[in-house]
Amino acid sequence: MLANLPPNTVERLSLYRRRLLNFPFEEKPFIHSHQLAHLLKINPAHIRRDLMLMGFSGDVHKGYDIRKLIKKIGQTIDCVQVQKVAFVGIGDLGRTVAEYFNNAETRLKVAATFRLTEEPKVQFSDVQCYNISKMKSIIKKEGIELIVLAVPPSYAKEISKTIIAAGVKGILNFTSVHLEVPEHIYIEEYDMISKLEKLSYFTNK
Amino acid sequence: MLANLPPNTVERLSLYRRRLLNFPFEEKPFIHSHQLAHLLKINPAHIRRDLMLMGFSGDVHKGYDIRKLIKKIGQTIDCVQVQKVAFVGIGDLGRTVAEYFNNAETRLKVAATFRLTEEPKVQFSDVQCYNISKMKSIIKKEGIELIVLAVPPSYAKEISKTIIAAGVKGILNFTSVHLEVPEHIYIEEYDMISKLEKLSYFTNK
DNA sequence: TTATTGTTGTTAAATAATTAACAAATAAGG
DNA sequence: CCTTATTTGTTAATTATTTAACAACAATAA
Repeated sequence: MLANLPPNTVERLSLYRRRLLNFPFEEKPFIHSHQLAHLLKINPAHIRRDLMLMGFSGDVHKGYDIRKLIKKIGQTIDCVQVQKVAFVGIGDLGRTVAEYFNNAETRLKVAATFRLTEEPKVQFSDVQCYNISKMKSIIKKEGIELIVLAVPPSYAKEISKTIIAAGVKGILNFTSVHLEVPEHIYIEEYDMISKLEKLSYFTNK
Repeated sequence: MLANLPPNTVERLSLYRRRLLNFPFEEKPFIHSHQLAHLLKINPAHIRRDLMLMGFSGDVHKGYDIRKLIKKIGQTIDCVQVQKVAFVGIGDLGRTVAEYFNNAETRLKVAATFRLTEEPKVQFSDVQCYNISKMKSIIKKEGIELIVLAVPPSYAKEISKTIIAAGVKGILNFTSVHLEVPEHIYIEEYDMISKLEKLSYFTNK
């Protein structure tokens, strides 16, 4: 857990790791900055710089040792303890995310999903789905620290209060509602409406 | 449709409009930069600067005429023709977005959703849900130009090919797969896994 | 042995985004 | 009529992010 990396670097490190886990490093244990850059469609300088910020070094000729790099990224961006995530109202979209976290050797685990509708059902293997009324107690019981919130706007404020009261540390907010959160809670906004309008703007120029 | 606005400005203009449509401008027809800034939790200078870039002026004392501002944002970021969006595999999360676009006086409309699973069902009022096998023909028939793609990773590549072949202009990509798209197609990436790992990193510092 | 080649690590330059600063303008209150 | 208080519009300063540039190095081939 290295401190003070730029937000964008942290996001990219996560991308590097994911791409590399999917790379046949048994056969090809090394990769060059420009190769990885090509896979991710970014600038090679980006990669070299990001890895430098982590204090990771490669071989001038062989490139980067993929296995070591994956490990280093883990040491840099993963927290020490396992950190639990819950999806609130996100439906099936969370499935892929859950599969990745719960299988890969990352420290994030999807511990629960919550639904607004009455009948709770088991959504996918391992991950229990609960009715939203149970949310507060489950968050506390399981020690869930991160929430992906994707409920309809009219519910967002009320539900976010419960989430905050339950003591989470961070929220990834998909609702278009601006939430009132205390200083110590980290919130990352994602607004699909504004992203789509942006997309529309730039496809029409 | 004003050209050459910075991407972040376009995204914020969309946010301003949405927030203002929700503001009681019948009673209070004017708003100051710092008031809107407070509602959105951003810096007032941001707002003044963004509106300046649009060429929009307010009254030194009364502030900005909300009705005119909403209209101006529309003239600036909306395309002339109605542009149609489709959700592919996104489940319920699209509902809110669809409701907003199809009710508000924006030029974006959600025209269809596609599901991987067999039985197609009508997801929400107006918006027809189809099986994915019909995708190509519906995209063409309806003239859909924008796609929100949120299928499991193993399907992403194949489906994206079909989407591109059907002639769309832009893709909002929720899958964690990097898609090969030709130059002329605008792609906006959204990767929940990297966002969550970022959230985890910054809640642990 | 000695050039040639290609890649890293790192600093510097360029670009983009955010925030600060303040002149100009004008309502309101004495 | 003058002063005070605000807020806009705009430019400048700051900060963040991306990209370029290149020295240092070592493998390879001449």
